[in-house]
Amino acid sequence: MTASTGSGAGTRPRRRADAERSIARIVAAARGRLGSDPNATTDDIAKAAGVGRMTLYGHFKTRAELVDAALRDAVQDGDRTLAAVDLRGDAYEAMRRLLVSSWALVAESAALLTAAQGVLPAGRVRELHAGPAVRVGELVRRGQDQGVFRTDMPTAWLVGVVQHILHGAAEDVRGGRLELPPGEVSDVVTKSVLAVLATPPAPGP
Amino acid sequence: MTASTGSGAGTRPRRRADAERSIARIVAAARGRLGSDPNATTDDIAKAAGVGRMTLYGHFKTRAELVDAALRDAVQDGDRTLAAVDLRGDAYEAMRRLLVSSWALVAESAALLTAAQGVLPAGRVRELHAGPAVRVGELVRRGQDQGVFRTDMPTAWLVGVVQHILHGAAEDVRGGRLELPPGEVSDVVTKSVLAVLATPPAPGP
DNA sequence: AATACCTCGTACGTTGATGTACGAGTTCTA
DNA sequence: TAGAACTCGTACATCAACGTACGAGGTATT
Repeated sequence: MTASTGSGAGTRPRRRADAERSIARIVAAARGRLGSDPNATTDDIAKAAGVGRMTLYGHFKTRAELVDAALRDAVQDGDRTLAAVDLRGDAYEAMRRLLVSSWALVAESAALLTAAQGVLPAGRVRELHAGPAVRVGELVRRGQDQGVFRTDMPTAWLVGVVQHILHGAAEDVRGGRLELPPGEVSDVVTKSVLAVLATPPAPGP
Repeated sequence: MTASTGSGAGTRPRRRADAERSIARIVAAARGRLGSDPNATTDDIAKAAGVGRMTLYGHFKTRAELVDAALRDAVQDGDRTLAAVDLRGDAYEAMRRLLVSSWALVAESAALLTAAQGVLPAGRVRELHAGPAVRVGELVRRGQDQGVFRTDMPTAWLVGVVQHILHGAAEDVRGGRLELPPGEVSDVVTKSVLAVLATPPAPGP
């Protein structure tokens, strides 16, 4: 949800209510279809939205623009989820909470990300991810200050690893490569991520 | 390198030497181009091979067939690399050796894998990876038996995580998202992977 | 040296998706 | 309720990549 379709938010002539509704449905459909197939066509998406292809093009000049809107929407949801998680206290436990509550969303948007990477300029994708990335980065850094997360690797890399494990797991699930009860996936993902982040026990050789 | 282009190896009418050479160049070029851009066209590849597009189609009926051959070639190289690594003794150290010596190859073939996933049937990709995957899987299992690798997650998942971290790092490098001296990448990747695999210190809550 | 094999250019047919044009009908909004 | 905004079908223009056809030359092999 969360339309806010204007490229440059703010001064907008005002849109009619039904248009607003159409846009919301299209964006939702785009998230859904692109989330299960990164190559979904505009036609697929329009059909899934229960809307004519022309209506879609009435609101999004190009396919790229649509993908951008879909990703923006998904990221916004993610950011909201992150904001709702209590990140205070022990960073280790905070990270666990964060992973548990964001796994589902990340999983269903993994393919969407792939789609975006293929269509949007590289910089744009980073830009859209900036919000959540900063939040995670801050938590990681705080964990490092607390001594519970390792400091022998750059923070940026650690954040990257978190993403890679999440994204990889999502792809595995989507491709049926992972034979694991869906509920447990969240578990192993969480454990794996925390294992990377945690301060190593013995003085590493 | 390593042509062996016949789909059904063995009884083949025999090919002329120059054809063999062309094929080798084409496969090498395919690995190169697809390794830096998963969407490289047959035209790109032919040009990179210093060969006419028609010559290419003379040897590979479809683009998919070419991608298959390229991936097969890369995997074969990988398998050879793995075979050359001494996997005896402490599994932890063996894994470190394995990661160090295979990182470069994995990195340069990451995009090729992506290309293959888009074009080849899902099962085919797994089939091609079977060789190396089994080798890594065996090492992981051996580490679990030795008590140095964790046993609270399925072996298959652990193998998957190894791949995800490697692949993710490769993508980061390719996209310039990772600002790290190339030499150090191998280091952090190795450390990260080993952190996931290692037996956790305290009894996990 | 004869022959079968290989190279490779040009040109064409095909497919699949993107995006545009037009226009008639419908539904908000004021 | 008048008019602007929106929907949406059909039809078409475009484009990029794939793959095929033909045929004139080279080059390995025997």
